[in-house]
Amino acid sequence: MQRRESILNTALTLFAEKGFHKVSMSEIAKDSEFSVGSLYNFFPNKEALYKAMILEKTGGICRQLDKVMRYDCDDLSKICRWVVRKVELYRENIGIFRLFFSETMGINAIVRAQISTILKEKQQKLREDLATLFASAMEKELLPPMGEPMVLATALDGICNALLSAEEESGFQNPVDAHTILKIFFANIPLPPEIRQGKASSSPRIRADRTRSASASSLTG
Amino acid sequence: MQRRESILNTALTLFAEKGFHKVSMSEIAKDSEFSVGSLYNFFPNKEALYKAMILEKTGGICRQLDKVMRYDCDDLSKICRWVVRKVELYRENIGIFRLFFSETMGINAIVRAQISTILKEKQQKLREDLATLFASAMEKELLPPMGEPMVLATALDGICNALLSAEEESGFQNPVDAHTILKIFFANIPLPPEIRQGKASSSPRIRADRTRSASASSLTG
Amino acid sequence: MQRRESILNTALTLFAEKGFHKVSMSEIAKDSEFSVGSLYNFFPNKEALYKAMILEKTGGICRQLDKVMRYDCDDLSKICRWVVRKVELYRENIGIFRLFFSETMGINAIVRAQISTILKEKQQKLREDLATLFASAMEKELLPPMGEPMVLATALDGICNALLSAEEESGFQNPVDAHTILKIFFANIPLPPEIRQGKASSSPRIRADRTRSASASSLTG
Amino acid sequence: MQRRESILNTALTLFAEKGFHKVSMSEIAKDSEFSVGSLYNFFPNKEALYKAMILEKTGGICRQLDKVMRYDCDDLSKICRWVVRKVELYRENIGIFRLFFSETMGINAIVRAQISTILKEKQQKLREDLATLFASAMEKELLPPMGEPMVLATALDGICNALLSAEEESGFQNPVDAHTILKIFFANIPLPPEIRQGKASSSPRIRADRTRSASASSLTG
DNA sequence: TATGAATGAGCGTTCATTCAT
DNA sequence: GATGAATGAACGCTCATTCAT
Repeated sequence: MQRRESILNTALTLFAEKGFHKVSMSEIAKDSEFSVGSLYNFFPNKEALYKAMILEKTGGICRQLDKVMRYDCDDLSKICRWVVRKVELYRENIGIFRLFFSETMGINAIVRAQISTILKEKQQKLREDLATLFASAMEKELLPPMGEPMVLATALDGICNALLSAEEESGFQNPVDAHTILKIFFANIPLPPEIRQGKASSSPRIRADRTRSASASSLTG
Repeated sequence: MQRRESILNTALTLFAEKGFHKVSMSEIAKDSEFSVGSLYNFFPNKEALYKAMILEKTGGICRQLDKVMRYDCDDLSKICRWVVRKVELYRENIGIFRLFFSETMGINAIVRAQISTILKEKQQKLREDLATLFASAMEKELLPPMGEPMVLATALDGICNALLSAEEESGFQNPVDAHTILKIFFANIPLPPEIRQGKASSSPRIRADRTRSASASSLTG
Repeated sequence: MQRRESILNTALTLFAEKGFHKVSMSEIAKDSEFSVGSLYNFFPNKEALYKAMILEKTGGICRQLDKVMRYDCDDLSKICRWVVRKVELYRENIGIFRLFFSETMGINAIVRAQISTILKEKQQKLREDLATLFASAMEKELLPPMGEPMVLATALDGICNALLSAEEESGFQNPVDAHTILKIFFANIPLPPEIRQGKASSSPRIRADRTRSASASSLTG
Repeated sequence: MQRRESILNTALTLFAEKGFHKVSMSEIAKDSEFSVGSLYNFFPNKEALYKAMILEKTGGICRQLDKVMRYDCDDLSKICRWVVRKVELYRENIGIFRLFFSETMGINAIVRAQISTILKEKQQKLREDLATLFASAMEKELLPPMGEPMVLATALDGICNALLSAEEESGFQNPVDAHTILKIFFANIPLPPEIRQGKASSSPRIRADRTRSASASSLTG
């Protein structure tokens, strides 16, 4: 339903701007051009609306990141592309990322709905996938033995989040990009050439890809 | 005043558990075994109470981390000790760290109060200090040129935060320790021996120390 | 809106009985058979409700008294009719008069609201209009030179207020009427015949009237 | 007890400035340089304090006005001196007069204490005394038959109150004095010479007085 | 006796939720 | 369905009153 989607978009904007408790249902109603009553036809209560919004919006992002796992390239490249994609997604979805951070890193803002738990599980799954890439890359000796895969995945994701969310306040000389992140994380480990040259985009550019299907490279959804 | 301190501790527990808006003054009063009125003898309003609590608690932590800057050792060692100390402080202050995260990473939970801004400035200052260590260490060639110092500081701090806050859910094989973090961050860059050997503590090694023994580093915390 | 009017009437009764600070919003809600929330749909806060009530109620009274100024009769008659009308209005609006007195004669019951100031200005205007009648009547020699017009107006209004508000407790032999007031105020100054004969009503005697009859003055009040 | 008197004076100042509900016990305590507890040693509660203050202060004023009744002069002179004295007392006690007005003319600001009733009785008594002067003066033909004595007394008192309390806002050309009031009230009735010449003071200046006793003329208490 | 910190009932106000239209 | 006025529980906060010291 488009109506539902429209409400969730309005809600995202407002919640990201002010936080759950400082946004009233009538405010969401007004901004989404529905009546208060209509909101309650779509969602049984305010927390359900918030939950639906945050789960659906983060769901989209997770699915995007998940696609990287199925790229047709080696595991180290996938790790790099994962970072590239994460940076892209952050830039396109700052609002939802801020909500995501406040739910996964901070306190449970909303007691009755266990949103934080669900979001932490999503994050956990994302990182587990990334960890399997690390495990596999180390096994295939694309990477030296760097440590426990889940720890590596968490650390890499943590660098991304820290650099991206600090960007605004910290006065970095250049905007944060995937290359910067990967150079720091992998120190003097040689990266795949397309990453090293700073030409990285999140979409795979592998010969086979082109011949196989055009749809596999369209990831902007 | 001990009464005041007692209120702040109760408030910390409650706020860390539920967040600002889900804790009522009468709840704080009940848990701290004061009356509502007494709370208002110590703090002019709820936000002031929250602000006092979060600023005093984070102030203590910042001061602890700040001490590392004045240790009598080389800059790379200071960076390592900084991480060691941060891990220790996190373990001793999980509640306040969670509040800190929700204020610095998420949306402003409290619109009127400038708490988030103040906390972001604190974090910024902490990271700037760490960045000066990176700058100095790279200049003295204790570290190879790794990138922009503030970016490095943010990344290292981000790894700490990510690993520490994920620890609970992520099922790491071992608890997160400074050594793990540093090994990941510095990859195959050689670290100071006491760090490399996993004997690291956050305590300073002062000059007199050298004459005594390297291993008997006084652990004054 | 009738609902609004109904709230204001309830509020008038309660405020006139107990004063601003001794009436709670929930009391007004209960007596007016609305919920507390509904009160806040009509008025942004308690003071706004009080202000709306007192300004609208006194506004009606002032407008009534103001009409006398435009009657088609000589200035001395207007002064007399003004008193007649004031007595009538007092009897119909004792509650609002009591609130009016407590705001204009006493201390400001409500510090934040500028209600007292507004009411004092209303009273001032009313008396200034009456003063112009005195000035004009003395100039036209309908009245001997009795003194400063504004002083006379204030004195006459003061007699009205004192006699009317004391009536209940003072055990006067007869209820206070305009004739009594005017006889005292104007002592042995001859008054217009319809006043002197105690047939006075507040209604204007318009030109057409004269051709019909002096006694059959149309009582449109 | 001087302590008690000091508290009442502070209370008068504060209550006259802000009204009963906007003055807190701790404010009275601070301004009177007592502790809150001490206030409760003198008065069982806030209303009792207010009641004691207003009754004692108005009591003093009433006693002053009452003395005029026993002056050694004719009844018309007494009426005139009464007005003279009232004007003097108003000027010396504006604060208490404002409270007096708000209690006698307006709504009962304080529900539990029946202060208004008591004050109205005081006012009633004052006016009854004045009424006896009118009755007597008319009987002795010092005054023409002007009307019911209590009505006359109320009217004269009402003129005093209205002119005095309006003085501040109304921009009269001259400050209100007894002579102005009496000239208005008695219109072209001849007044005693010392009043007519504007030399009036509240103290009696009658030959017999001087010879009888000095104390009868000292009314400044 | 004097103190003033502590108390907690009660207020003004908000806003998620309902339901008559 | 769609609406938005109406509801009332629950909050932050005040301050008259108490009582341990």
